[in-house]
Amino acid sequence: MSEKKRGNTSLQQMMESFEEACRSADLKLTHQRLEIYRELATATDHPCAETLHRRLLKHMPTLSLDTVYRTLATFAQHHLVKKVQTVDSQARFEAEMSQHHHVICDSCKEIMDFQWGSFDAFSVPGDIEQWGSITNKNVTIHGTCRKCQATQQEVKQT
Amino acid sequence: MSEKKRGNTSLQQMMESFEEACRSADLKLTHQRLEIYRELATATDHPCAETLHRRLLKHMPTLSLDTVYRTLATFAQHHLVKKVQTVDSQARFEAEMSQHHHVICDSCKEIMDFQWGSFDAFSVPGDIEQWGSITNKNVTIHGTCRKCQATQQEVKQT
DNA sequence: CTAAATGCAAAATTTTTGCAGTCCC
DNA sequence: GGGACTGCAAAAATTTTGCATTTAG
Repeated sequence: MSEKKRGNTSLQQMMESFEEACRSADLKLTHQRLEIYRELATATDHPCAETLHRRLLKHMPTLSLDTVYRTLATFAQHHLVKKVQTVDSQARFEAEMSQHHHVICDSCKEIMDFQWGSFDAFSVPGDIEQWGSITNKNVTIHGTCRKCQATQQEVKQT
Repeated sequence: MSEKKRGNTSLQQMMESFEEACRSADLKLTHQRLEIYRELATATDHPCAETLHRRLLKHMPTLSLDTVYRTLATFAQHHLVKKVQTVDSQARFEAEMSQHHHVICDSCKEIMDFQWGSFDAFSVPGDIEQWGSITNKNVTIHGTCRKCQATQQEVKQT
């Protein structure tokens, strides 16, 4: 559990394909873009733009928040990162582009990835196939994580 | 197709159980609350707060936008309406509380409800059951609806 | 060298809040 | 009548934009 969890893909591999993708999309490989991408690829908590900015400021004191926003938007357009669907007002992001799903703790707002191959293999209802062309289907599970269950238990006992 | 699509539940039934729910939650049945709820219950397009406000202004010229926001937040807290997960910055809402899923057209942003009983009956992966307690699981399908496919086709031909 | 990207500041958008007056129960 | 709710206005929070300067290719 001490190692960074990144599926089968190492950070180095991600950086390499990121750089490759930027080159073929004619996106310049700036210091900011590399660092923003690296930070997001390293994160496992689906951070929002502000969180990323705060983290990056430690090593890049002049990085501006609007560059983070602009850069994430550019990345998302080019399918280098994904905006995560949430019910909260702040947008959150992830660098993991392979098919996966999310569990969200409604208490602490933590978002965790998970795989669900048997769902992925499932075909959608017939009327949906009529609707148009489908690019992806994803599951979001809502609930309360163990940690928060424990905390809420404590509160009750007070 | 000319009739309002509201599953098996008629608007009147929805209004009745809404009023009932407000009473038991000690929420006062104000004119604004009733109208906001009715407007949302009637809508099939998962409107955002501003859209609802714009529609309601026609018959309630003094209704303020902040009341719409406050009211929707209150309703959501009491599980009378649901905030819909989207990747866009504006929150969207629905009054339909029964288990269902969403197809979203990435082009026109239309959100459509659909049922998927066989998915609902599916049990989640084992590691997720370990994660905590689950309150619900929902599918979001992304793609392009027929209408937008047709439009994009036209554009190509120009 | 040149177009694209960045930082700064300012604006736009979306949502929330304080407070005085109004209305439901 | 009293506390909850609303409208107004103002603020907060989040995201976007214009422009001068810098940088990658």
